[in-house]
Amino acid sequence: MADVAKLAGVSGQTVSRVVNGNDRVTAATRLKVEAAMQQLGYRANIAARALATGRFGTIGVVMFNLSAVLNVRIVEAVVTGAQARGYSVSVAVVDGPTEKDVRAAVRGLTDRAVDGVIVIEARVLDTPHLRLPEEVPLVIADSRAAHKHPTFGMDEAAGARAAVDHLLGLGHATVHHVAGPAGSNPAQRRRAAWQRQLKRSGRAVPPPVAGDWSPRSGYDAALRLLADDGVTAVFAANDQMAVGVLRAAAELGRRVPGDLSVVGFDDLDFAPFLTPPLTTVRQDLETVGRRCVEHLIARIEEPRGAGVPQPASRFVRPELIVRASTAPPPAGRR
Amino acid sequence: MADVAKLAGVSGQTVSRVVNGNDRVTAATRLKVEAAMQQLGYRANIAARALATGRFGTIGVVMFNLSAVLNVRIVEAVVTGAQARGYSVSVAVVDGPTEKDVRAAVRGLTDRAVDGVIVIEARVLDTPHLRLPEEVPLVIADSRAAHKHPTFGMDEAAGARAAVDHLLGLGHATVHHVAGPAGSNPAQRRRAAWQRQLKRSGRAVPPPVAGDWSPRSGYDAALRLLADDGVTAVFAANDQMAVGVLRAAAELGRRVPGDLSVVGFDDLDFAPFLTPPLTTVRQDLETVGRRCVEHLIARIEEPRGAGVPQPASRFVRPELIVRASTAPPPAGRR
DNA sequence: CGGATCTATGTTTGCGCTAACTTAGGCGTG
DNA sequence: CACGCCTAAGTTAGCGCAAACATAGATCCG
Repeated sequence: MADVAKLAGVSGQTVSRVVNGNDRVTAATRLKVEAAMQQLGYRANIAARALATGRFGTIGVVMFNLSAVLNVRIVEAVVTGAQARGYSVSVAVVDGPTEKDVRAAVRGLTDRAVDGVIVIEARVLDTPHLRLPEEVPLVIADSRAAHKHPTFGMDEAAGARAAVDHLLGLGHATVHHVAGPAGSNPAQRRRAAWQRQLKRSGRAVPPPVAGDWSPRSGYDAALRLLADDGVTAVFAANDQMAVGVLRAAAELGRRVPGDLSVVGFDDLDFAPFLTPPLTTVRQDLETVGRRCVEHLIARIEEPRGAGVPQPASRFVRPELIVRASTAPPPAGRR
Repeated sequence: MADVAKLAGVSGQTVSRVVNGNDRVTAATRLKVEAAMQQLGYRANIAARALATGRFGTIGVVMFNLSAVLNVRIVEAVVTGAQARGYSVSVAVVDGPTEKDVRAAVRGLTDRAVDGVIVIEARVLDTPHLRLPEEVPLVIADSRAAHKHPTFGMDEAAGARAAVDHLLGLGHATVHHVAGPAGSNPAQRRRAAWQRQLKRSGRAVPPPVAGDWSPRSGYDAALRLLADDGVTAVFAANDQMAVGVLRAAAELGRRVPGDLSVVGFDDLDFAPFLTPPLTTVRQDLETVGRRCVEHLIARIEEPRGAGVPQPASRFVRPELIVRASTAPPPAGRR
């Protein structure tokens, strides 16, 4: 920077002003400085700036497991949004599902230099009400509001209700559920909503079978479920497990949707092209991610919290996409 | 840090030594300092450290599109590996496929404070031989070696050859190809290897139909392809498009594998549970990611390049997984 | 047992930048 | 025309840490 200043015949402070844009600098000086920067290939040292300002221009994302499609889509939206606002994104993956692990990850990130943190809380923690360091603004991407921190997510209960209502509306006596893993928040919520909706409709609540999100687990679960001839409708907690359910049905000679209706969750891109095309609940994770960053950056840049508009809604409504995998139950059943 | 030093009754430098581990400090002083740090809740300011040392403890990942399954798996391996070595990871997503865009992203990242960069080069660039800033070590995750920079990837040609050989071995006269988008490197390579292998085997090379990796595009491509009754074997450039192919076959009343054999690429987790289970080429992206980080970190910590062992192999061999979607052609055809 | 050698610690300095203050000149107003 | 006020620039002083050098005491050896 000193070199640039000398070459341009100005003080270092003026260079700094030019670099940071909007200060009061004459057009003429600005041009001189810019020419000098160009000529010398000057690039600001961000560590020095961070040291002087205490800001880093980076936001951190904490998550369990990057490869869950769900999470990635949020992360991608976060990265895109952050980049658009001039922030970079640091990603941390947490091992265990304890609050301690999450807290450590957040600390690691703040130690590391971030101005704010987004936690994608996909796992059920040992402590139900996550309490995290508050050195920097923090936003949680999750599907419930029971946090101390601002939270954005999907209204997964609404999605599960829509799935159940759709199947009951077709005339099925009840709906069986292939649940996600017990340790997963979305899984818990989808399961709870399924159960509540059945009860509310006065139907029997069959015991759910839990999988682990993988197609294989959906397959295994369905083999058990379909041992009972009376099962006519299955709601799988995600599309991947639904694939397994379809496969099991095929192997057992149950025709979908003739003998069995199947509903998934997520609307992954292959859902319309399965055999048969899958009725499922579409999730708009991009919006969730976008809202998280926007809110976070607003908080970062307006630390008092004033001027940070409350978003219209913290929970995005999913949408039921009806395809060929659902139909009325076979004649003779209800 | 000064406070810690005062409380522990030592100099700041000694605190620094304790924080950075391995220097020569008496066990007694170390304990005193650690107690003081604990008591004061001291946490090093990473910006100051970076300013003093010129190192950041961060590596950057540049990619087109985070949501491609392929890339995510690499990124996840990179993040995990980096974390294990005490580095954090900054992610940048590039818009366009020009070398300029990539270079800008790398610059942005290095401006931003990274000690090294991994570029996941999934797109075909305008300039075939990527030339990037060399301010920091840089590793490319790609499937060819034609770079100025160290490169790790899959031997995708071997995968495509295996797919073709498998189908020809079953007795198919030739193999049709649903290719990935022209702008994609892996797509190009899979297509080229498919074509070469057919030629080498003295078979006709039917014109490939290009998709865009999505199940929908595979479906569309297959509809066109299967208009010709003579098509008995299709090699799709990824599993998602293979899903679309299976769907199209079902709609057209072609039985798989009775009338038509289908091979995919990637072995995504749903592949064994499609109807029928999909023969495909398994990719070990985790190993690719791991090798990238390991090599990069070695370079970062040993800048002279000495002592950085050349990896056993820069290209991981994929594996053909044979499942029920492939069989000999219907009787009467070849 | 004295000098060389080592070890644990302290001191000084500067990494590159920006916040906060200061200065110098230009302008308008009464 | 004198005064204050505004604007564009310069000056000063750290931000918190680690590298490099300095020092004092301990250890070793012939």
